[in-house]
Amino acid sequence: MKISQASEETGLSAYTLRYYEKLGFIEPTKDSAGYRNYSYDDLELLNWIACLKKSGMTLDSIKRYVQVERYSDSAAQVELLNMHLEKLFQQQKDITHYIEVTQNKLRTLRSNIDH
Amino acid sequence: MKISQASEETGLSAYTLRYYEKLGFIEPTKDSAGYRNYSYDDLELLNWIACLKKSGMTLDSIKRYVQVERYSDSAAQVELLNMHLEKLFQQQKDITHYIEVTQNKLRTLRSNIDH
DNA sequence: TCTTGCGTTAGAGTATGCTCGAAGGTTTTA
DNA sequence: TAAAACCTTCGAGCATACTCTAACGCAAGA
Repeated sequence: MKISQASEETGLSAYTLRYYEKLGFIEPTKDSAGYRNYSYDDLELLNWIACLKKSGMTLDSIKRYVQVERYSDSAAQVELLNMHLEKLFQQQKDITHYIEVTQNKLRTLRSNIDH
Repeated sequence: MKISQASEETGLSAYTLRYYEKLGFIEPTKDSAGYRNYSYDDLELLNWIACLKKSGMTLDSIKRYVQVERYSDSAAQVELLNMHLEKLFQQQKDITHYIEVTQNKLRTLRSNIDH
């Protein structure tokens, strides 16, 4: 599929798709006119990258991940994903804490308004 | 207290403290030599800002928050904090989802390695 | 066929949030 | 008292992650 449809399917802009290609994340084939052709594998990888991205992984780390995936180094993949998982658990803990702090702040404010 | 101590207490660099001042978040007094003097109120606000920051609030949103705090507009503060709380709950949900996705990916990888 | 629209590239520009360098004044400490 | 340590300002520089512009080629519909 062409870039505009790939953009729609992944929620990433066409600019971003080309940018990610420049970073080496994907290598869509090109048709005779030079137009990019995205495969379903490309889409799957892009969606996974978007997921890693949204959960706070930097493009630099994603690059490392994509590289080990390309070399089919499953052990290295597992290691990177475990590290990522650790970070996600930490984030979960942090957010729970921030929710508590915010709720406390809100309680204090509300009692100031009420009295 | 002087900037280096304020930096240590808040975990924000002296550069960042001056930057936040430029953005209007704080206005420490200056001594006869022109040195900044941070009060405990300043520190409290900075720690709260750091908390908002770490939970994903942009400096622009923090600015709005600081402004309504300065005008002692408690109702507006409550509204902003409620919006922030909503975002935190959404983040919590998202992260839980990302953890599941990552764990699935890990399971698939592990079974590839084992068999 | 011609217009409209989508695609291409290279490179520049933008937004956010710091981070640093230079040149100088002040304070502390040996 | 002199050197080291710390402070000041202003503006420039940097890292990340896009986002857009210009100038062009190709494609599909009226």
